[in-house]
Amino acid sequence: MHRTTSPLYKTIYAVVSAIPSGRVMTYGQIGQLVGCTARTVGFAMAALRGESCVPWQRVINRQGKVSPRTDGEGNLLQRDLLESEGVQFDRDGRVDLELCQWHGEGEQ
DNA sequence: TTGTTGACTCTGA
DNA sequence: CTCAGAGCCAACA
Repeated sequence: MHRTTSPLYKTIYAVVSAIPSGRVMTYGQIGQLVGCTARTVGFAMAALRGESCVPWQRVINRQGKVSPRTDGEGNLLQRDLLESEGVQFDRDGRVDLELCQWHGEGEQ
């Protein structure tokens, strides 16, 4: 945590940390919650670099697929972590948003 | 202060 | 349904 101390970043991390196990959220959804665009959310996730306790693996794109990180193997690790949490992946590595997307604390 | 870059999303074909 | 191009916001140099 060094460049992730911005108030907006902190808000994004708080929302991501609120995602329960076995559920996922999209960049656009989080962006709407914090008041910014999906690009900013993705930027905040990139700033984590695995140095934080934020469950970044539960954040995926609108297509229900993991984004191809600059690291390369990060998306594979993300899929493995989500499968461990009970998230079902499609043959193409896609997640059923209708089944796993989290709508809020009152949804489960 | 301006320009570039990035884990995205939308619209059109 | 999939593929491709343009737009948007925030951080960094």
